[in-house]
Amino acid sequence: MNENKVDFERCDCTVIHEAVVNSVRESMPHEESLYDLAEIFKVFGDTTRIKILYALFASEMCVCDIAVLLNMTQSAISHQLRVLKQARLVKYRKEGKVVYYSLDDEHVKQIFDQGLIHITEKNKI
Amino acid sequence: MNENKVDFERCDCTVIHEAVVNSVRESMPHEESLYDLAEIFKVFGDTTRIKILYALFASEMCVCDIAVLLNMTQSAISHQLRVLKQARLVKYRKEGKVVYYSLDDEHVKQIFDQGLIHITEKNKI
DNA sequence: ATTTCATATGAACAAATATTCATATGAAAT
DNA sequence: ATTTCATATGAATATTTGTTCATATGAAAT
Repeated sequence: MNENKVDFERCDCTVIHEAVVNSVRESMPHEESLYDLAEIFKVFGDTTRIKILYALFASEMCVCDIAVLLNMTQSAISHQLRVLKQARLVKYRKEGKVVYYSLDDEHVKQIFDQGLIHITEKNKI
Repeated sequence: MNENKVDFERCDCTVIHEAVVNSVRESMPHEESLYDLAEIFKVFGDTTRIKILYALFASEMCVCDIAVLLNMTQSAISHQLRVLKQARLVKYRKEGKVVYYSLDDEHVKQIFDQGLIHITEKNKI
C-alpha cells in the first residue's frame, strides 16, 4: 500500500518514484568524491586558468612571461598560479629570482580534449 | 641587441623570454574556444550539478525525485537543471505534470572519469 | 649594505553564482 | 470551472571568486 509515494519534509512535493530514488541513491559515489570532482572542474572553470594551462602545454614559462602573453597583471597571474599549484596541476622550479612554471599532470590534456569534443559536438546543429 | 628583453606596459615586470612568449602565443587556441571550454567546466564545477549528473547516469528522473535524492529544494534543483539544460548536458520529456530529465551527452562520463583519474592520482602521496 | 627586480601575498572591491522565498504556469483530476 | 500538484521562474540574499592595489619577500647585482 502506497509503496510508490512517500512524503519527505525537505522537498515541497510528493515523491513519485521511491524505488528509483532508492536505487539511484545506492549507485551514487561517495559525497567526498563528488566534492573533489567538482573542485577540480571549478579550477578548470576559469578562462585565465585555462589559458595558463594551455600556455604551459607549449612550454615552461616564468610568471612574467605568462603575464605578458595573456596581457594581464603579474599579480593576477601569480594568484591563479597558486590555485593551479594547490590543485597540483602545475609545478615550478626557481632559478635565481625567476620562477618557472610547468605542467604537473598528464591528464589535463585529455580532460580538455574531452571538453572540446563536447563543445564541437554541440555546435554542429 | 636586447633581443631577449622587452618592455610591455600591461605587465609590471621586464619580460625575460620574448621568443618563448611569441612561440607560445602562436600555439594558443582561439580566445573563443578557450572561453567555451571554461564555460563547460564551470558547469561541472558545482557539487549539486555533479550530483544531478551522476544521478542521471543511473536513471532518468523527475525533478521531485532528484530533490528528494539530494535532500534539496525543488526550486534549487529546477534552477540547476536549467543550467544543465542550457549546456545541453541533459534533456527532458514531459508526461502530464511530471518532467523527466535524462542525460544528453555521452562524453560526460568520460570527462568525469578523467577528472577522477586526476583525483586518485594526486591522492596517493 | 643597498638597490633592483621577479614573484608572492593580504586586504579591499567588484562581479558572478547558488539557494531561498514567493509566486506563476500549466496539466490533470475533481 | 475549480482545485491540486509538479515544475518553472523572478527577485532577493548570501557566498564565492577574480582582479587590483599596495606591499612583502628574497635573490642577484651594484
